[in-house]
Amino acid sequence: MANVPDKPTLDGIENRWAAQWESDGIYAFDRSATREQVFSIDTPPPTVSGSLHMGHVFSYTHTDLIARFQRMSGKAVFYPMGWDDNGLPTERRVQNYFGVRCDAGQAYQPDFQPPFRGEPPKDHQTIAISRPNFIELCDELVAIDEQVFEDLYRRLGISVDWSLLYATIDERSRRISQRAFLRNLARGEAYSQEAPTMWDVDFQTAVAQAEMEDRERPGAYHKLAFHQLDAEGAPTGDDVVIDTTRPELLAACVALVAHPDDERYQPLFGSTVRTPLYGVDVPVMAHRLAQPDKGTGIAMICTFGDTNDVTWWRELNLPMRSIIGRNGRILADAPDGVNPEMYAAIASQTVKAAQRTVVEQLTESGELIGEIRTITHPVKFYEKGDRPLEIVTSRQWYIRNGGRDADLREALVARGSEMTWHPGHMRHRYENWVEGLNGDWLVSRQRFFGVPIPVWYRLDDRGEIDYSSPIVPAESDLPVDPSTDVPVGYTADQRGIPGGFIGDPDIFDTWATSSLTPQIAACWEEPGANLWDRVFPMDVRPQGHDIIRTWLFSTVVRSHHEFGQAPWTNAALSGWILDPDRKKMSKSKGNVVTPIALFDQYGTDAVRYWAASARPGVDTAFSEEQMKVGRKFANKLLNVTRFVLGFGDVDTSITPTPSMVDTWMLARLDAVVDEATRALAAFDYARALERTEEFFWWFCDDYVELVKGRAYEAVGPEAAQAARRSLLTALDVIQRLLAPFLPFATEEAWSWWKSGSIHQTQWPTATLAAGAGDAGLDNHAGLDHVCEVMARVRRAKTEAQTSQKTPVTRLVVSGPAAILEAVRIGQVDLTEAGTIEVFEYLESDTLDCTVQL
RNA sequence: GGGCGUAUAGCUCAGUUGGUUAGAGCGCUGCCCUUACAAGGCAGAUGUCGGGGGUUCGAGUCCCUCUACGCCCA
Repeated sequence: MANVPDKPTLDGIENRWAAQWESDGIYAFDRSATREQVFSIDTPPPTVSGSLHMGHVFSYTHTDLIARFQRMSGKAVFYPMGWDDNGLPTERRVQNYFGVRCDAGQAYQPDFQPPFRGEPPKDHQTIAISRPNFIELCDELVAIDEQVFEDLYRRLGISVDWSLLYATIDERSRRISQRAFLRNLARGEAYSQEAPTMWDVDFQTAVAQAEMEDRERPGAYHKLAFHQLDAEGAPTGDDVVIDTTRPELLAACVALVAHPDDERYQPLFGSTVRTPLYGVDVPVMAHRLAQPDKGTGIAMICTFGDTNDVTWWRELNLPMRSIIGRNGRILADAPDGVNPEMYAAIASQTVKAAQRTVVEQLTESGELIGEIRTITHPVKFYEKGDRPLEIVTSRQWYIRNGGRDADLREALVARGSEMTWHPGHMRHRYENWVEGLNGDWLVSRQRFFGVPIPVWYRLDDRGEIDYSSPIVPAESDLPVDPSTDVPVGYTADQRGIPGGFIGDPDIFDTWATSSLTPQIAACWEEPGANLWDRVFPMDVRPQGHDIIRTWLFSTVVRSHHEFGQAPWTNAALSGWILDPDRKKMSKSKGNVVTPIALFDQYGTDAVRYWAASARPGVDTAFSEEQMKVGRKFANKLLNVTRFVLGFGDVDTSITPTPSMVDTWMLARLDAVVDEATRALAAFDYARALERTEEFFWWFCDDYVELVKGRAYEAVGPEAAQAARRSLLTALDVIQRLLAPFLPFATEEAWSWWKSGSIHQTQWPTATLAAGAGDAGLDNHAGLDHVCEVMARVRRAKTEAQTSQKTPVTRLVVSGPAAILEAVRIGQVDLTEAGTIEVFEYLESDTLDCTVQL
């Protein structure tokens, strides 16, 4: 039966088996399976415009381990793959790769060729191209990037069904994304609103709360004198001094605010003060968010300097006095009531320049008090941006996420509790985020490469946009692009003219589509797909813990709105990869390692072994040492397989007398099977590997050495058959236990003696030592005593600096009767393993051996 | 400032409801070409379990506190 190569090797097995699996459809999802028979995975779609890194290998291996275990446990595994390719990262990469930038005002050029394809020279001035041309280039580059990623994942040997592949920008994704949005809209879960919005000046787009981050930046406190007024509005001659880090926003000041309990300012509450320079009269108000210990304890409220300003504006019902435009410059015209002559000095200046101008003006007028004090303080940035965010007022689309609604917030927290988190403490991250939200989810972006927001607006007789009742397409017409498609009931020539219509120019935030990966992968509401009811809600969402607040949360929001349930029953959060100095690996730190070279050097199984050794959710050091061990491990598996199979077929004509040593080993293996099964069922792949591996090394080092002589018929054919049978039994189980971890090496070894793929066989069950009775099951510790004697014999030979083949002329084993009894059971095997000529026993208190060479 | 996590051998990590003398692999040292494996095998040395305090007959494990590091949030 066995067909073992003379010289087993790991070289080249990846390509061979990957091709075989693909052609045999080993990982194809069974579309006839019912929900109870399915294990479904909401695979993270990697951003293909990013670089390949170990993080991909790391976390996808963890998921694959679970997938392979579930498949062997009899489940039809729904394991799709997807690419996340829309959004800003791709736009950026297209700009840098082709030397272009998108300008919606440009006309489409049918035969456009970009100036470069890769590496434009540094002094190249990007050229402006139309949105359709830009999107064509995005599609072109994405196709290339996707291929690179696919090669990596195929090489990694993850057991996805590649026929389920999707991309978050493909037609199905656009259709599902728009369909989901239209349903949110119909139910009132999506709405558009003119509101203060975090705005990235460089990217010219609105940014959601989840995409913001604080960065420590230098700043400076400026003390400004506001002039107190009496009840008639005449100056009293007294000043109120406020501290601000943004004096350039003075013209946008609408009020002063202090804490209601602050005794210094209580007399001023309700009074009016006049702003320096511009002479605007503003009220002094009280609000709990004012910090008495910050600066002078009284602050100016502007339109809008930071998120507190927005809160104050909303809660104190203040007017708006905007001075910053979307280009990051001061608006040309002064707001009503602001002294236009003073304002003219800053008009159209950048924020930075305006600050210098205002400081000069204040110095001149004597309204800047004391020294400017430099500080370091947190400033809000778009996570991908380089300039501080400004707050501008604009019309945007939102999806309700509990940020403005306590009932919804509680419901979403409860959804989080419906799923099991791995590791459990990650649930706190989710709850903290949901409970800390202060606004709904802003989903519109003023960008280009993404899913268009599928609505049009009517234009009234004067050409003004009517936002109150957007025109929506029929679901059967999706996907649509409102910038080119025409709504039902209109003609193309009515676009943009009074009485006609206009398309929404924006696209969805990338998370607005990514939050629908269960829907996209499982073809929600897609005719003829026949998948949805078999796989949803899914069994597990694997992902990094850094995107709990974005991807995980947004998916829960969409599922809650659409289906009234959590999208998965388990959320598995993977840890970070750290470099050997325990720093997080990242491109900016320059410490990333590319996976392909490691696959070449150590073999895929070895790299997977390293990943599989990491506890779920725990940050893990990148370690080539671990990969070397993995290589050894896989090699060992091939070699021990070769050894065991080298005895040929089991002779069924002989009924062997079972040896208790064999039974003990099988009982021990039973315990390993049991523990590995429980661990994998609970997503703890690392524990399963650890226990299996521990057994495996012990099996090779001790058990195999112990029974080798017997298997070679040193004590007769019957005893040999017993040893060979237990070796084969153990090998069969070991290979299957290791199949998820070393998919290539186990498949290789399996193929030498079995037909079919190991990845489609049954996961082992702990019944190997069944029928052995209590002596075998409860007392396999007896095997430790046998192994201890073997170790002592080996030690004696090592200490004598002689070969392990050297005969022992006389061995005296002393110890308590119970131990001696166990050793007697192993005496036959010990005699062979240690080449022992005279074997004697002596009762004593503790185990000891006298070894005469 | 708030939340979560981590700290055990030179390195990477196990250590389950508290229970004998705290383990594994790598690395290191020595020996052995042994009929599965020299990219191998056998053996050996290596610890203030981050510090301090507490509970307990008993603490790496539970509680408090401090320190360092990491991540998330403000």
